[in-house]
Amino acid sequence: MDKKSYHHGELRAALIHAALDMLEQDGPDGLSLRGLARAVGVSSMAPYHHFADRAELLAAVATEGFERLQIRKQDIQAIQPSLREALAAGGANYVRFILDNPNLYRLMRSKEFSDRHRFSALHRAASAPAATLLDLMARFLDEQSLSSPSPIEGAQLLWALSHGIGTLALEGQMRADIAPDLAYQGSLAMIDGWIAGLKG
Amino acid sequence: MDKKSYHHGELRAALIHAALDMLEQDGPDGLSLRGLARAVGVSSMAPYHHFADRAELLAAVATEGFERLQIRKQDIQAIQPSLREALAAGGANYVRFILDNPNLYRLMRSKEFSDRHRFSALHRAASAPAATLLDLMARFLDEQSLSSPSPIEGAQLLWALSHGIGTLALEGQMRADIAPDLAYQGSLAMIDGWIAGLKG
DNA sequence: GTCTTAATCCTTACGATGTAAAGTTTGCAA
DNA sequence: TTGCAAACTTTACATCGTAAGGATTAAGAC
Repeated sequence: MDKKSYHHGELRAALIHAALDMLEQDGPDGLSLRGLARAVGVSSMAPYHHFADRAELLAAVATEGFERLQIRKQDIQAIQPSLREALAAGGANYVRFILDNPNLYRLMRSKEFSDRHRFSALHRAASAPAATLLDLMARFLDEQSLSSPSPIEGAQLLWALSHGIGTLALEGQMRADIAPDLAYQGSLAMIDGWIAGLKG
Repeated sequence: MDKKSYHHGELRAALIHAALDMLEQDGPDGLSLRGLARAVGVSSMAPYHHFADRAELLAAVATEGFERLQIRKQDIQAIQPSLREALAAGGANYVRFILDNPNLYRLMRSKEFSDRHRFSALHRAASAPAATLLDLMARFLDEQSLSSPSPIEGAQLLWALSHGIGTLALEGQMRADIAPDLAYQGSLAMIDGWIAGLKG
């Protein structure tokens, strides 16, 4: 932690931390490698000893984001009384996460990390929340003896709904204060549509 | 159209056109003012006589995108047998538009145009598809005598669902080939959830 | 304790970008 | 014809990502 030493010692972590701060403060365009280095008090080229390039640093930040999301997801889900409500609450929570971390979420879903080989740590972190949702969905469908939708389809639909609400709210296309509730209600409507639809 | 003249004559339109091409070809990061100027055969600073800055040019491109979307929306919607199916078909069509114009859609929804004063033309163009959907939704709710959800809420939910499916498909989180159908099925599920839910 | 080595960090340099400032060319109106 | 405004160019600067090579230091071997 002594700031005077030639070797920073915690540069990698410090950069990720500074990036998280700078991301939500100045937006994604305000985030530059040079700016980060400046903020941490290190030369422009120092970050390159910990990250091959800008994308790799951003991927590390995004990975951190997925880990935070997963923690929140698990915390919330455990409390719900029923699987139906757990699914809807998961959606609302997802929207809340998006609204709490606008630029981080945008980064997490950025297309520039699509290379699964290069950013394997990111993709591993990203798959955890997806797997949690898929599991919950499968248990719900089983409980309700529904043969349609498939677990994957159902999970994708609920996910897409919350993702859509969250990102639209982020862009000011939707009132942010009611967005989580909208996700809750919308999820319930879709779930009830599945329950009702198949009876006939 | 004579390329040698000092005055291009159609620079503004030519830039927007070139930007649309370059956008889907090289991605949003490959799109630079200088690159555009080069492609059109004009100096780096020429674009600044038609657009105050980069954002203004991009806003014009995005506006063009909303106009194209609106045209497609109207074409599709007229054919549907019922309001219920028109809503679902609208969702599938929206997803198809996203998949057909990935980078254009990303641009259209880019946060950098949130200033409603500066980009009023954009916001006007963007509100047309939204109004069309809202109208359809209101007619449907009226037809079904549903007091909940409200037209706005219902429209936002269907919109968010398709937006979510489309953007997730864009990012490779979802199979693009079945995404439009997923939007169709998901929309129907939600709609049926509204119809069924309120009866009880 | 000294030497070696590898990790960490710095300096310098290049090409690309957005855009500010000021000059040049051209079409059009008086 | 003259004059002016619009369209376009040239030049210049700050900032960015990053390539190449040099300086500093921590850690282990002897």
